[in-house]
Amino acid sequence: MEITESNTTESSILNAAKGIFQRKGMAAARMQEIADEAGINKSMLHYYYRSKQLLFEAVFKSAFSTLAPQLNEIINADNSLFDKIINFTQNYITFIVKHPYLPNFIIQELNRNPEFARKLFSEKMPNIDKFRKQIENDVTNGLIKPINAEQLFINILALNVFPFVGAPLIKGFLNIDDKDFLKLMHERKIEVSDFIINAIKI
Amino acid sequence: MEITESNTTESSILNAAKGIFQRKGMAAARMQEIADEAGINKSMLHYYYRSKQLLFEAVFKSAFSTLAPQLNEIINADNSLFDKIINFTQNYITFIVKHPYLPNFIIQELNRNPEFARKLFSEKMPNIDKFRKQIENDVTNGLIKPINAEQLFINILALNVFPFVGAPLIKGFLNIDDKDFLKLMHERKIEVSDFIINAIKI
DNA sequence: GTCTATAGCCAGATAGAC
DNA sequence: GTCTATCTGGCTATAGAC
Repeated sequence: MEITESNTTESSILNAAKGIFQRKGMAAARMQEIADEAGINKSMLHYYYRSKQLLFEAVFKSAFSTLAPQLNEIINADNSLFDKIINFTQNYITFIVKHPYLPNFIIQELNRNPEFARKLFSEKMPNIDKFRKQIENDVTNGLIKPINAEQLFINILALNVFPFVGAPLIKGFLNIDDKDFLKLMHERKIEVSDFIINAIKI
Repeated sequence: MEITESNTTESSILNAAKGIFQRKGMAAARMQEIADEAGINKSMLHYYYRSKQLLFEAVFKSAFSTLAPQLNEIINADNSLFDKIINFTQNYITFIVKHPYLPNFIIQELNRNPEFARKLFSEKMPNIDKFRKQIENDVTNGLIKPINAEQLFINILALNVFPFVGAPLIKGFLNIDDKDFLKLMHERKIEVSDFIINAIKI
């Protein structure tokens, strides 16, 4: 009978850990703070997860396995290039507005630990051959201007992911508050795909 | 006679601190590691900078005052919009290739400490009115498609800054090594401005 | 499973000799 | 100014009662 929502304590620890680790990063996070947020005792963290490192890894894996499949859609989905761009932009921004710390957390920890990054990807290696072929076909058929598949992939990622990672910088330079920022992000659900399609269509 | 390159120790500390703080961030950086990198004793760090916090602030201010004026070029330079985009892309990428940790460091620390971010910008508030007017004129004169100035600014920033911040993610997804990555970045000095101009020109 | 108490370690900071 | 030695506090982790 352990198939239900089961362990309330364990899952509330994981949720609290997600919040703290994602906002502060591994090094700055404090076990005490996670315990407080979960509303339980600090030693419970060790009881369920043994060490800070293991708790962190649980949080990171959960975050990465949420984000990676979404990015994979760009290179592996079966629809047309323009549909792909429109769908990804719409879905991704909608999702990240609800989890604003996620991309920055992943990027930060990958930057901090590059070998870890390599190991992660070597397990389940993405393959952009399909995407590259799609681009080449569309170029040949006169649907889009000549463009390198890698560069287009980077551009799609950049336009969608950066605003959330660089939010404080953007808010500072544009001198806007959280509310205005969120409004801009909602507009981007269509602005970004329009921008990309305009850049490449003939 | 203290106007020369002066204090060798103080400047070698600052240089070492830049390297460590920018790669590891405030929380994960160790004073001992900075001392080792500078080739001096740990207590010298305190002699010159009093505390880790103050040393960090010296590093951060130096980094921010290097990056901010470059971004300001987008909204304050006097040239035409297309020249602005071409120049910024060329200059910024050339610069960051030589200082790859800089943008991630700044973004990371601003994310960790949002009040700090607000204070920084309130001192010398950027103003995008000039840039907004330029966009509106170009739209009216039929040079570019209608676009919101804030969104265009975000897009320029995203396409130029993101690849360096998200480098490990990109290397992982494209399955490329550092050499190939660098090659892509060099290509972006013209790829990115082409992309942006194609997206907005009529 | 959950708590209190505490061990053990590590890093920032200081004292003081030279 | 630069070093060695040491203090101090804070944080991870564990022992052990309940």
